[in-house]
Amino acid sequence: MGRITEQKQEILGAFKEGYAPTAEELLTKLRKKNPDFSRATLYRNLSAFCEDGTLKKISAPGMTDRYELDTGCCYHVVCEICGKVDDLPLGDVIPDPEYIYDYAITHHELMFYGICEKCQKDLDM
Amino acid sequence: MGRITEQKQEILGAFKEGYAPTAEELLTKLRKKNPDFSRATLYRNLSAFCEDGTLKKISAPGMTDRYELDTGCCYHVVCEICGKVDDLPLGDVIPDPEYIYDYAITHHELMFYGICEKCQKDLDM
DNA sequence: ATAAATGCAAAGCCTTTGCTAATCT
DNA sequence: AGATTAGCAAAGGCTTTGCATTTAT
Repeated sequence: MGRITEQKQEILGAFKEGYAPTAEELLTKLRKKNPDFSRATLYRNLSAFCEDGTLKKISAPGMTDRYELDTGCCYHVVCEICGKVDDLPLGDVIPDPEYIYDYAITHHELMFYGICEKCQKDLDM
Repeated sequence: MGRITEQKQEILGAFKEGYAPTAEELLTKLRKKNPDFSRATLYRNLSAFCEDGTLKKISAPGMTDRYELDTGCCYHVVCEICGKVDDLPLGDVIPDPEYIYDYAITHHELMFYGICEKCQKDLDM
């Protein structure tokens, strides 16, 4: 995936601890070491890492997007107040739970991603 | 939920046909009848309708938020190219499908929403 | 050497907010 | 009349882009 730069290494390094951060949270962290760390560089690399499968972007209504190392896990719990996100191993996925870990669960959403018929046709042309 | 205005009725009316639209798609449609329909009014009412459970906001990485009448359904298929969204009745939910309706499925995500332990404690104070 | 990545600042997209005028009860 | 809602325009949050400079290979 292109050249290995100090910035890329620092970005990935910032994921080793802690919860799925927002871009701004990452930037704050990265600028403690390197005050000139560019916001553009961060966003460009986050996008690239998401494209190559290193990171995964997590979106939910009303919250800023968050990023996590892509472990392949597609089950998550998110706090609607602070935005904290935890991965959820398959074995922990039960329908209509009241609690997961320490989260008081309010609702859930299952989303399938794909390509609709019309867009499939458009791609073939 | 407050007064019934023409604008609110027009907004809900715009949902009777078609797929979960973005705010901008709705505005275009609403302005065909009423060219002065205000963007602010649209957004304020969309938020209010989401709060009172009339509408549901759908978010996914890389796409503008979309809105649909809240049928209580929490399973969806979304086209990663054009953003088209379909509800998915419970009976149609199968693990790792190749196709759903006419969508070629690429992946899926299950998200539980709740309140984490720390935020629960903060609320109690 | 040269292609790629960075930093900076400006632009962009989507959404919210402040304020005045209009509207419902 | 009084409170709510609409419209307008400006501001805001988050992300992307253009361009000159630096850096990895």
